[in-house]
Amino acid sequence: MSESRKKQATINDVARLAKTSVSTVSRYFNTPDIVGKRIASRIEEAATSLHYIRNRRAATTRGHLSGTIGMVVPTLENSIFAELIEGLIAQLRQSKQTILISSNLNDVGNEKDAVRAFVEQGVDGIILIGTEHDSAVLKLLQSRQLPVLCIWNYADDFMIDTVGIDNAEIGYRAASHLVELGHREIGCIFGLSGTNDRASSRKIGILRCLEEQELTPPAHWQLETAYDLRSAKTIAHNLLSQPERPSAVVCGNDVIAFATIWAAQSLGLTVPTDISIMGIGDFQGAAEMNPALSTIRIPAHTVGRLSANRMMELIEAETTQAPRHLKVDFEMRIRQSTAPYRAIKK
Amino acid sequence: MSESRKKQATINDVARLAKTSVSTVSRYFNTPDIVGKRIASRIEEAATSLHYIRNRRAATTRGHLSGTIGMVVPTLENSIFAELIEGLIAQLRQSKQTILISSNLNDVGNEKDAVRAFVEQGVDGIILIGTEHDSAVLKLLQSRQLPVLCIWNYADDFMIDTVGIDNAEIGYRAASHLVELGHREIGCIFGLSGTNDRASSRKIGILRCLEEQELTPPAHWQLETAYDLRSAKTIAHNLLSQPERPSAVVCGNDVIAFATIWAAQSLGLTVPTDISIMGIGDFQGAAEMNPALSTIRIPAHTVGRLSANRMMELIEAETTQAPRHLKVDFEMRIRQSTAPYRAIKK
DNA sequence: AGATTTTTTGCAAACGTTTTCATAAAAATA
DNA sequence: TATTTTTATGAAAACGTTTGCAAAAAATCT
Repeated sequence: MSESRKKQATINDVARLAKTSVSTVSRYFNTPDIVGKRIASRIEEAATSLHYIRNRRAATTRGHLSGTIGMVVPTLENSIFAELIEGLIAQLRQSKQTILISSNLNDVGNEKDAVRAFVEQGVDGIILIGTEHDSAVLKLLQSRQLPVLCIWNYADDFMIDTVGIDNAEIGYRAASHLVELGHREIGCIFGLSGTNDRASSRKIGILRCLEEQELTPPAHWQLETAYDLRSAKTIAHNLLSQPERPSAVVCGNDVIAFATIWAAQSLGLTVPTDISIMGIGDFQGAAEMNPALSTIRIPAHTVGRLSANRMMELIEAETTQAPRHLKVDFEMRIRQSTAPYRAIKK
Repeated sequence: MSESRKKQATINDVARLAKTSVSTVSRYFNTPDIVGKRIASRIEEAATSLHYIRNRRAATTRGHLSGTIGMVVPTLENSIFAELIEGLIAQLRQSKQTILISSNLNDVGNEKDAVRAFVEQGVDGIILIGTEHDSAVLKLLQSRQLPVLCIWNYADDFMIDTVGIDNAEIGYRAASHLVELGHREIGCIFGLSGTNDRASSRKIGILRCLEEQELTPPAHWQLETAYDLRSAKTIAHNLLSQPERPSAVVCGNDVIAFATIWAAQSLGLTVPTDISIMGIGDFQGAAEMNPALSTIRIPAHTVGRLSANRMMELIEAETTQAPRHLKVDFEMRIRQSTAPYRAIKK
C-alpha cells in the first residue's frame, strides 16, 4: 500500500475558490489590512478549506526576503553553544525567522561549504562563532554583501560586526581572583589555542595578569588540552602529580575545571584546602558539584538574544555600514573551589 | 559610508558570458557529465569569474527538491541532543542536505508553529523527537504527505517511522542491574513523565522490573524531577535524608544521577559504599567524575546517523509506505557508583 | 559516402509567488 | 449633482530556475 504524494493547493487554487485574483490573495497574506473585508473572509475560508500553506521559496524569487538565517557553530558538543542557540532561537522566533544550522564538526575547513550551502538556500543573514575564519569564507560573504555577525567574542577592531564577551578580560579576571586570594604558585590549563580565538584570548588575558604580578608560571605549569573531559583530566593529572605542584590552577573553561577538580580528588587532594581551582563559563553543574566551582558566568542566553536583535537590524538596514561591536558583561561566581592561600602542608 | 546591496549574478549572466543557453548551464550544474567538454569549461570559467552561486530557492519552484530537512527538538539544553544532532549533521552533509532547526523551548505548543514554518520554507522532510505530539501537528504533516521521522524513541506500534532506543527496555535493564547486585531497597527518581514519552517509558520499564521482583518501592521512594541539576539535587536530597533510605537509587537519566551522587556526598554518604546509584544515558563526564557513574550508554551519535539515512530513504522513495521502525542498541557501562548490597551500617 | 543512431544543445513553457500599472469602485469634496 | 480623491481590485510581467521537445551535431554502422 503505497501512495504517491499529491499536489498541494497553490495560491491560484485559493484565488479560484474565493472568486478573486491571485494578486489579491497574495496581498491578503502579506498586508491583510489593505484588502476589503468581504473578500478577505472569502480568502480566509478558501485557504483553510484547502489547507493552503504559502510557499516562501517561490516568494523569494521576486525579491522578498526568505525569513531564514544561517548559523554555523564549531561544534554542538560544546554545551555552552546550546544555551546560546536557544537564546537566539527564542528571540528570532519573535521576528518569525527560521534558523538553519550547521556544525563544522571541529574542522574549520568545513565552514566554507556550510556557508556556501546557506547562500544557495538564500538565507537573509549569516551568524558565525568567533573571529577566526577562512579568508575564502570572508571573501565570499563580502562579495555577496550579506549581513554577517560574528558572535561569542567581542572584538572591537574586527571588520565584521561582533556581539559577545571580551575573553581576554575574562581571563584576566579569573587569574586575578586567585592572585587576590594570595596565591603565588599558579598553574594554567588552557583550551587548545591553535584555531580558536576564544581560547587564545583567554590565555592572553590570564598570562597578562600573572605577568603584571611577576607570577608568570614556568613552562611545565602552562598546559593545553583538547575540549573534552577525558583529555583534560589526563592533562590535569599530569600537572598535579608533578613533584612541585601549584597551589592554584586557572582553567580556560569549565570543562577543564571540572576535570581538574576530579583529577585532584582522584589524587587524594582536597579542593580547596590543598588546591584552589578556578573555571570560566559557569556550565551546568558548576554550582551543584562538590565542591561547587568558582567560575565566571558567561550569559550565553543573553548573547544569543542580543545577537538575534542585531541581526534583524542588519537585515532591515538594507545597506552595509561600518561594523559595530557589542560587549556583553560577565559576572564572577565565587563558590567553594577557591580559597585563600596557605602554605601547603608537606 | 553606506552602500546598497548589489544584484548578484544569475544563471542568465553565466550563460551569456559563456556564450551558451541557460538550459545548458542549468544542466551543467545538475548533471555535469551530460554537457560537452568545451562548453563545460567555458561555463566553469564564466561562473567563477562572476562569483555565481546558484539559487536553490528558484530551483524548487520547478519541482526540484530543496535539499533541506527541518528538525524540531524539545530543548537544546539537553546536551544529549547535541550529540544526536551532530551525528545527524555529519551524515546529512554527505547527502548535501542542509538542516533547519527549531527548539520548542520546553513548550510543546510551539511545535506546530515551528513545523508550519518549515513547511512554508519547503523542507523535504521533518524530524521530530519522541512520539508525543500535538494532533494538529500530525494532521498537518499527514495532509502534506511530507516524509516524517520520529527519532530517539523506538516505538514499534507508532503510525510514523521511528529510529531510536527502547526506553522501557533500558529502564528495565537499569533496575535489574541493581537487583542483580542484591539490592532490595531501591528508590527511584524519574524524569518528569507528564509530557515526555522518554521519561515515562523508562519509568514503566523500571517499575516493571521491580514489580517482577516484588520490590515495588513505596510512594515516598518514587520521586520525579525536572530536567536540571538544581531541582534534581533537591529531590535527591529529600529522598536520601528520609529516616529510612534505600540502599540503591535508579535515576531516569544521568543528569539526575549526577545530582543524586552530589546530594549523597553533601549528606556525608560515600558512593557506592553507603549507597549505589545507577544512571541512564552516559553523558559527558560520567566516566570522569568521582566515583565514575554506572550507567547505560545511549549511542546518540549513531541514532543521528541512522536517522539521517532513513530520512534520505524516505525522501527518495517518493511514495508513502507503511512505517518502519529501527531499534538502536544500548550498552551497559558499569563503573564505580554501584556495588553489591550489604546491610547498611547504623 | 550515405544512412542510422546517439549525444549535445537551445528554445520556450512552466513553477508559485510578488508587484507594477491601469482601472473600476467607493468615498470625499466641491 | 458633478468632480476629485482615495481605495480596492485584477491583468500581466517578472523572479531565477528546470525541463520537455525538437533541432543540430557527432558518432557509429553499412
